[in-house]
Amino acid sequence: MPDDPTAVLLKEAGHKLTPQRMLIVSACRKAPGHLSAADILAEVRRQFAYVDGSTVYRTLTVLKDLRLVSETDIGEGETVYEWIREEPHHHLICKRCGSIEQLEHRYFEDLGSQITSSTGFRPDIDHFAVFGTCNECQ
Amino acid sequence: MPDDPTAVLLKEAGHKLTPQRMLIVSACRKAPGHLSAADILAEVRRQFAYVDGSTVYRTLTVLKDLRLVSETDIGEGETVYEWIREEPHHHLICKRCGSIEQLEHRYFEDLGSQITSSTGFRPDIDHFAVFGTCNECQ
DNA sequence: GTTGGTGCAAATGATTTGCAAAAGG
DNA sequence: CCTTTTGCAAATCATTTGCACCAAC
Repeated sequence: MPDDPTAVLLKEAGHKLTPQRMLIVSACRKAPGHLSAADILAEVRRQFAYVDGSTVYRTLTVLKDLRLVSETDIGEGETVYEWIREEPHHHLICKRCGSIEQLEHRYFEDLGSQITSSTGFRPDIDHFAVFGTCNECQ
Repeated sequence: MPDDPTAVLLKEAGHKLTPQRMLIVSACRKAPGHLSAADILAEVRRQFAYVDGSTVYRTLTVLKDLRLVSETDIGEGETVYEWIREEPHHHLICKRCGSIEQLEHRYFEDLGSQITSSTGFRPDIDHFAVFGTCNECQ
């Protein structure tokens, strides 16, 4: 990885490029959707069995600060992480069957600007978890 | 409390009216906003010192099922409960200073129907926690 | 009497932290 | 070298659970 933009960002922020860190980055990056900390750990360990869970959490903190990954609480004590790509999107989580579908950003576009213009609050309309009941479960 | 509508609801659902339960109900009811489980426990204990935390959690589960209280995760491991009143409302939580302001329901009104009509998913647009940065902290 | 509810103590489970050793720059 | 990062083990902390006893109804 000669000039991986993620590696550059980490370096610029004064972080070191350790193998553990790069494995965690690549686990997040290659996943199509969310991963829990445990998922990430399992994936990383497939390559390198001695990585510790605390390292995953510490690295996720760094990546969140750099806005490279998002963190979402999807209920049931599940916190979930996702590599941030071009288009933000949101999640519809069925409380009955647990299924998760994605929702395009456009539904939330107006909301953010309306809130800011009338309250001054600047919301992170980035990665919402919306609970409810899916089509099949109704 | 001769015919407290809450007591009636509990009975109809096949629950018993214990003093602990009624104290928990009234703690939630009298609070102007959210309470954590610990807040509720503290308030209840001011009247009756031997109530256990597990009773609070068990009762909150019952009240949630009856849709008498809402449960919101406001981050940092804080889960917060609130008596459901007439008008639903939402919360703007500042990630910097931790302040919480309320947001009227109208901002979310369209969102729910738009999501349902295009995806079939029926969201609980009831009690949202919106993170971001408040006016002062920007 | 039954059934559900309670307190207590112990278990859980995700996340965090202290510390000494190891490694990146 | 100097500082950050790591692994390990132990600590947190909110929430849950098993169980014997009590209390509503």
